[in-house]
Amino acid sequence: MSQATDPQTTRIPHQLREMLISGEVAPGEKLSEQRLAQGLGTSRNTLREAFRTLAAEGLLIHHPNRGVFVAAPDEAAILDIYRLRRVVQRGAVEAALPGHPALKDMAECVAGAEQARGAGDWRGVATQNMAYHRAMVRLADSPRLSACFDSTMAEMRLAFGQIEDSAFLHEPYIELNAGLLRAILRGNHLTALAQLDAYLNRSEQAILGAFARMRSATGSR
Amino acid sequence: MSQATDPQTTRIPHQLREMLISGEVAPGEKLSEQRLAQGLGTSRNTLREAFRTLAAEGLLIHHPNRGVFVAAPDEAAILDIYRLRRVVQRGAVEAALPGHPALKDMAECVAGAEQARGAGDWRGVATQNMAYHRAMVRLADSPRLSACFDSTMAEMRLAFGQIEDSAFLHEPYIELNAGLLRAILRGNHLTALAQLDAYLNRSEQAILGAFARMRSATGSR
DNA sequence: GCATATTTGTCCGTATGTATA
DNA sequence: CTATACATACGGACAAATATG
Repeated sequence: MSQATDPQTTRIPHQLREMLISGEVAPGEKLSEQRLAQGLGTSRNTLREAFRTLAAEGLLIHHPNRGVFVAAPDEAAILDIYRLRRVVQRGAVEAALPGHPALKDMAECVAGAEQARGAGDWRGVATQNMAYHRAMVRLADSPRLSACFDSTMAEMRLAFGQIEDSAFLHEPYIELNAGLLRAILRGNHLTALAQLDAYLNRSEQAILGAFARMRSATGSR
Repeated sequence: MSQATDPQTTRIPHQLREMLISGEVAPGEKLSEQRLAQGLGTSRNTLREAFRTLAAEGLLIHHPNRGVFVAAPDEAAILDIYRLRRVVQRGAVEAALPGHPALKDMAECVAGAEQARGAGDWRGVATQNMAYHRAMVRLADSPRLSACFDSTMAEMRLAFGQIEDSAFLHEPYIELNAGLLRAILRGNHLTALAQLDAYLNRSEQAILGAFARMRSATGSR
């Protein structure tokens, strides 16, 4: 039963968020109030409230008098997101304390990613990778910092939604993540920070490259 | 008419935000939909949309079926906010580049704070102090990081709203801020980081102390 | 514990303004 | 430029939940 009695006021935003991060609606797509409200079985007013929540999280863009659109992060957004990641994740690694529960979560994500790789499930690898880094930020023990990072990573998903999730985009990071975790567990912060930097640089470069290829293929704009 | 064409969709949240950070409504206070909508000259539906925006920013707390309340940060929130500040502001200082426009903004805030002190305007000192630190984060050149930090600082204002703004709570930081800025301008990152740490520790301690005194005076809860 | 009053949650109808074909 | 579609904004209505006595 869990939250079957949950008011739509909280259920609809949640449902919408799932649609966004699962890629059920495409980045850049316009969301019609009338149609979506009908599809979700709710009223336009309730849906508009949900729109405001998601817009404040950066997942939707609100153009006054024109409607709301699914956010479509561009190259500038990617650069910005990685600037934020460098600051936040570096801080998390430096704050890491032995025995922190998030370390176990990270280990499980590494295992989960390896298993998904074995099954050829690259989408699953990407999901585990996201979860790994969110767990890393939890090392800082700050709900607000985690909330900020989580919504940033949700935006990253929208970026991935615009490029095809091929293997090369995720495969190399499984081992990098594992090595980074080992360094943290050993308490070797210097090595961990170096590995984190290497990860962020490679990951950023790979995404920007995929973007550039996409642009040249489908045309600018 | 300036912004008479501004839709309420953007005007009402803005107006509400001003009411919150100016202390026009007290932290913890319940906001009645009916009364507030009438007071703002808008409808309940439009106001509810604004509530969602502010709630996503952390300034309002939404209790389903009970209403929305002005956020009232407690000691745990203060600890969390300072954990976030240590991570974010440290990252900003490390990213600081010579000639960055935010450095000029910081200098203006220091001057403004000194002027406000001369006028005995401690509220003004607090405002300049907030602006100084927000400018510092802009050194990182990340709109998303700045947005995260800005909403965190808005929450800080609500915390200040619960304790009296006496001089000792702001006066010592004018000189600390000035010294920190000088260290950054000299490019002496090590000193700057040490000064930042000193500032954050003293500031956190002062606020927690004020909270403890308030609790013992008015009783817990 | 119960009955009542208040408030939130949810939806509809509609009038108006804005953008786009 | 006209026309159409859609977002904006409002007020009213009722159900559901909560607070009050």
